[in-house]
Amino acid sequence: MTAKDGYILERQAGHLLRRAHQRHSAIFQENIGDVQLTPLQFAALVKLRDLNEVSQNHLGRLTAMDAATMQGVIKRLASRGLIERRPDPNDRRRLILSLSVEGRDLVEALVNNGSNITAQTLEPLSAAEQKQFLDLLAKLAQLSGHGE
Amino acid sequence: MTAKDGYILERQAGHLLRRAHQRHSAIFQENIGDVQLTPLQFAALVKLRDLNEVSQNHLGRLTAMDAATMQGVIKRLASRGLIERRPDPNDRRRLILSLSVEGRDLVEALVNNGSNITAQTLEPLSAAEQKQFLDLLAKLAQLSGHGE
DNA sequence: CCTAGATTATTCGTACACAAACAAGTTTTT
DNA sequence: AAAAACTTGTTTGTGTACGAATAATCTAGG
Repeated sequence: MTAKDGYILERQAGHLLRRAHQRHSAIFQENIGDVQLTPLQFAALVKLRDLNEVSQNHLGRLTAMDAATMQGVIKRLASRGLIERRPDPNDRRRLILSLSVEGRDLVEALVNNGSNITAQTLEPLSAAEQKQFLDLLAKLAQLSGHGE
Repeated sequence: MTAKDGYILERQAGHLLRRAHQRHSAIFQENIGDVQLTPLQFAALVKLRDLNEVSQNHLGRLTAMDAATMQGVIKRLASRGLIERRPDPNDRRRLILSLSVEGRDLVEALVNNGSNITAQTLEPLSAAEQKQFLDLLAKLAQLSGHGE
């Protein structure tokens, strides 16, 4: 209608990404289980399960958290006894992280919830659309190149 | 390969949404201009330009920020003189927000940057893919129903 | 009219998110 | 081996994000 229509908030990729992410976070929180776990905490636990042992910074790169954020996430997980930390004998700057027994049990118990959360997040789309969307989203997040 | 492949972080919608949003935020920050403005601050300014006057909570709903978040965003914008706040004479709970002259000038000067940011965010996709993606994303964010 | 219920804005507490600066340790260069 | 450059983890500071609690106000039902 007017010149204002040149920039419409609701059509900007950033705004839509933010809202979609918001909706996902709400779904995550409702469905992850009784244990209070945030998406980032769960991501860290899952990656640790896959790799057994990694340094803190390395885990941060794998889960797309910067060093400062990772520090807080790990501190909270460790204080709950889900993660163990020990110094790397080969590099005294490094902290080697691994799951505790409780942490491992928790991840195994919760991966199904994780899959449900993804399914619920994508539920507004048909099966074909879901595949399309995830492909495009991966391109947009630029995860095509460096396998992370 | 192993049972671990049942849940792969990199294939979860939430993780991809988070990373895409991260990438967008970085693009935003680099391209919004010399003035330090965050995506939320810009969103609030743009909506205020479109509407002239709204209450704080209402603006929050339009930009998808909860009341507590909105409060902080508005406080920072007001302290920079970009927004004016006055009580609503018809409802003494409400704060009516509007752009100051500087705020209005700033928005007009920056909307082009906003469009560039969206373009750059979508740049990994072809034109057809961009349209597809935005349609699917809008569905996913569930903005189809209530025109927000 | 008047009380029960809703709405508005604020505050508090927890958890990302990331830039910047730092100390300690490691690697690379010369 | 000493200097320069980089990496790891921590801290600080600012800005989202949102649940929960609160005070002030408004609205609806009885």
